[in-house]
Amino acid sequence: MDGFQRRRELKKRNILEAALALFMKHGIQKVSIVEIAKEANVSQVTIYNYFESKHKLIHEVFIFYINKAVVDFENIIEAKLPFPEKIKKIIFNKKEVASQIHEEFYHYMMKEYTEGNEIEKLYNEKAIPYFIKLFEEGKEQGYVDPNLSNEAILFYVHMLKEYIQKEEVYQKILPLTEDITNIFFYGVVGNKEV
Amino acid sequence: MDGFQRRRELKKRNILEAALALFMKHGIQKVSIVEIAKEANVSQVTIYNYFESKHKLIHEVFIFYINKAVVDFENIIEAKLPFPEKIKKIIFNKKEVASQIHEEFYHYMMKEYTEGNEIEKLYNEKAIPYFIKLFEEGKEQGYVDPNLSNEAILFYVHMLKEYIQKEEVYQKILPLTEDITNIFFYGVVGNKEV
Amino acid sequence: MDGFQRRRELKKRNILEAALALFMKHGIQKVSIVEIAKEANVSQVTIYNYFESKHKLIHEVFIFYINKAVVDFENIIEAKLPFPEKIKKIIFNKKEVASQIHEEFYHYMMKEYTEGNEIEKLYNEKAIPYFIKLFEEGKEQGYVDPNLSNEAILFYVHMLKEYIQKEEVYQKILPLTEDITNIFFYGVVGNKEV
Amino acid sequence: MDGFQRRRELKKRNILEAALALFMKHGIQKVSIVEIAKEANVSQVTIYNYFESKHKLIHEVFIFYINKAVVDFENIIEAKLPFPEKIKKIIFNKKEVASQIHEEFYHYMMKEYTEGNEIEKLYNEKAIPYFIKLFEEGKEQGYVDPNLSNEAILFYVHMLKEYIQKEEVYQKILPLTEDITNIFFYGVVGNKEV
DNA sequence: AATGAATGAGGGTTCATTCAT
DNA sequence: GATGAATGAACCCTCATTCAT
Repeated sequence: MDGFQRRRELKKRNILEAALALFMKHGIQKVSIVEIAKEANVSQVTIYNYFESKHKLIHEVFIFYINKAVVDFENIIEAKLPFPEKIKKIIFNKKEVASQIHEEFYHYMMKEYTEGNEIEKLYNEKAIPYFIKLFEEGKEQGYVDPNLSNEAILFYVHMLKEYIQKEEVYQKILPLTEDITNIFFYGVVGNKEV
Repeated sequence: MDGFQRRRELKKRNILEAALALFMKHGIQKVSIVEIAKEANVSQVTIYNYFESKHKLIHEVFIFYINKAVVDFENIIEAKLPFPEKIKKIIFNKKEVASQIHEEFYHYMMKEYTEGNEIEKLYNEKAIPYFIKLFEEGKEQGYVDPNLSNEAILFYVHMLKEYIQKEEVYQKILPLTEDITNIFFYGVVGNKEV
Repeated sequence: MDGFQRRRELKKRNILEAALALFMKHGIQKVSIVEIAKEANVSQVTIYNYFESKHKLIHEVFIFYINKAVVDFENIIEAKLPFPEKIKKIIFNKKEVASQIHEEFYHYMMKEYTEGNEIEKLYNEKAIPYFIKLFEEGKEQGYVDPNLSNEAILFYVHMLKEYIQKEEVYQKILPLTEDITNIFFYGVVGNKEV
Repeated sequence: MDGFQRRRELKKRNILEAALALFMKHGIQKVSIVEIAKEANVSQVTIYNYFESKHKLIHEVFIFYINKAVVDFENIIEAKLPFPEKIKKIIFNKKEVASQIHEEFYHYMMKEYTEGNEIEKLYNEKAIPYFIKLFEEGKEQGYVDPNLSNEAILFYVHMLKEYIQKEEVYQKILPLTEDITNIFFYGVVGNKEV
C-alpha cells in the first residue's frame, strides 16, 4: 500500500470513527452528513467521494463497528478466566467498544443484520463460532444445561448484552448486577442447591 | 363535560390514535405532522391548537399508550391463571396493544421514561404495583426465589418483553419459546430437580 | 368556486406563467425552482405544495402551454382568411403564445408528447382536428395535393413552425419568408405554371 | 510533431471522442466532467489541463464534430449519384456521424453557431461551399427552381435534416419518406405535370 | 375554533473546478 | 505532466411551524 492509499485509508477511518461516534450518541437519522464532515474535519463531498451515499456510509460504519466489537469479544473468550467471569464480562462490560450506545444505532444495525446481507455474514462467520465455543465450554464445565439449544442461550446473552448497553438502562441496573447474573444462571426460581 | 368539551376530547383522541398508529408503524422521526393530520382527518393547525408542538404531541401519545397498555396488563394479572402462564402471556403476548411496535417508538418512550417526568410517574403509579403483586404471588407459590429483589425480576421481565416485541426479533425466537421460558425460570444451569 | 379556490387557481396560474416564461427563455434544466419561486413571488415550498415536484410542474406547464397555443391556433383556423394566409400565419406567427421559445423546452415537451401520455391525448383531441379541417379546406380549394397524406403535411407544417420558432433561426430567415412559403407550396422545383 | 506532441494530440482526441459520444447520447448538461474522464480513461484534471473549462471543451467538441460531419457530407456531394438521391441521403441518412443525436447537443451547437464565432466560420468555409455547389448542380439539371435563393434552399435542407435526426421524430416519419420527399421537390400543391 | 396557505431552515446529493502530491 | 483528493455552491426536496382568513 503506497502513500496515497495509506492516507486514503486513514481518512476513511477518520470518517468512520467520527460517524460511529455520532451515530452512537445521537442515533442515525438525527446525524447529518454535515455534522459528520465537521467532526471528521473534511468536506461533505469528501464523504460522498468515499462512501457514495449516507446509506452506504451507515453500512460501512456497521461493518467497522462489528469488526471492532469482534476483536474485543475474542479477547474475552480466549482469556484465562472462569466461565462465569467471561459471561459477566461479555454481558456487563460496556468498555469493549463504546461506553454509550444509542438505541437507534442498534436498531438500524439489527435491521441490516436480519436482512441477510453482508453484515449478517460477517457476524455469522466471525462472532457466532466464538459464542458456540464458549457455550460448549460452559456445558463441559457444568455451568450450562446441555439440553439447552445454543440458539436459546445466544438469544439470552444477546438480549442481556444489548439491553444493558442502552444508556438509559445501564445506570439503573448497576446495583442489580449480582441478582441479574443469578437469574441468568439459575433463573427466577433460584439456586435450590445452595 | 358539556358538548363542546366532549367533542374536543373526541377529536383529541382521534389525533392521538392516528399518531400512535403511525408512530408504531414507522417510528417517530419519519412521521410528519401532515401525515398525522391526514390520518386523523384534521388540519395540521388543529394539531398545534391541541398539542402546541410535535414534541408535546409525542409526549401525550406516550401517556395515551401507557394507559392503554396498563389496562391490558391489568387484565392478565387479575386473571385466573397459574403463575407461569401469566408470565408467559406478559412476555410473549404481542396482542396487548399493537402487534407490531416500531423500535424507535419504544426508544423515545423509554428515554422519556427515564427522564423522571410524568410518564415515569404514571408508570410507577399504575404498572409497578401490579408487577409487585404478581411477583409476590410467584414467591408465595414457590415459583420465584424470595431472595431476589423485585427490581431485578422486573428488569428481567421488562427486558424479555421489550426485546421480544421487536419486529425483527419476534419471528426468530418463536421456535425457542420453550427454551426461553425454561431459562427464565431455571437459568442456563437448568432445572437440576428434574 | 369560492374565494379560497379562486385565489388558489390564481396563484397556480401565476406560478405556471412564471415557469413557462423562464423555461422558454432558458430551457428547463437551467431553471431552478428557486428562480421560478422568485419570479412568481412565492416561496419554493409553495410550488411544492401546488405541484409536488419539478417534474410534475414541468408537466403542468406543458399542458398550460398547449392549451394556450390551441386557443391561438383555433383563432387562426376559424378566421376569414384565404388558405395560404392561414398557413403563413400558423408557420410564421410567433406572437401566438411567446415570442421566444427556448429549444430545450420544445425538446422536453416533444418527448412527453411522444411518450403517449396526457399531453399527447390533449394534443390529439384539441389540435389535430383543426389541422385536418384546415388541410381538407386546402385540398378542396386546390391548394393542396389531394394525394398527400394528412400526416405528411402535418409533419411539414409542424417542422416549419417549430424550426422557425427557434430564437436563433427566426431572425436569419425573416428575409426569406417569400421563398420559404413558395417552397412550401411549390417545392424546390418551383411553380411551373407561372 | 514529435513524440510528445503526438501523444498529446492522441489523448486530446480520445477525450473529444469520449465527450462527443456522451453528449450525443445524453445531452450536454447531464454529462459531467467525471463521466467524460472515466470514459476517456484520464483524470478530470487532465481534461482541465487540455481544455481549461467545460465550456471550452464543449466548444472544441463542436469543432471536432463539424469536421467529422463535413467529411461525411463531402462524400455524398462528390459521389456519382443523381441529384435527388443526394438530397435524400443528406436529409434522411442518419448514419453520417451518429445514429442517434441528442437534441440538446444540437441546440447548444446551433447556439454557438449563430453567435458568430469560430464554429460559424468553420461551417461557412467548409460546408456551405459544398451545399452551393450541390444546389447549382440541381438548378442546372432542372431539379431546382433557379429563382430560389440558395439561402432558402439551404434553410429547407437544414431544417429537414435536423428535424428528422431527432430521435423522437425519426421513427414517426419513416413511412412518410416518399411524401416528404415529394413535398420537398413539388410542395404541397404537388407535381401537376404527372 | 378551524383551516388552507406559506415559510425558513435544513437534509442528502451533484458538479465544475482547484489543490497538493 | 498527470493524478487522486478536496471543495463551495447549487439543486431538489421535506418538515415543523406560523400566518391569514
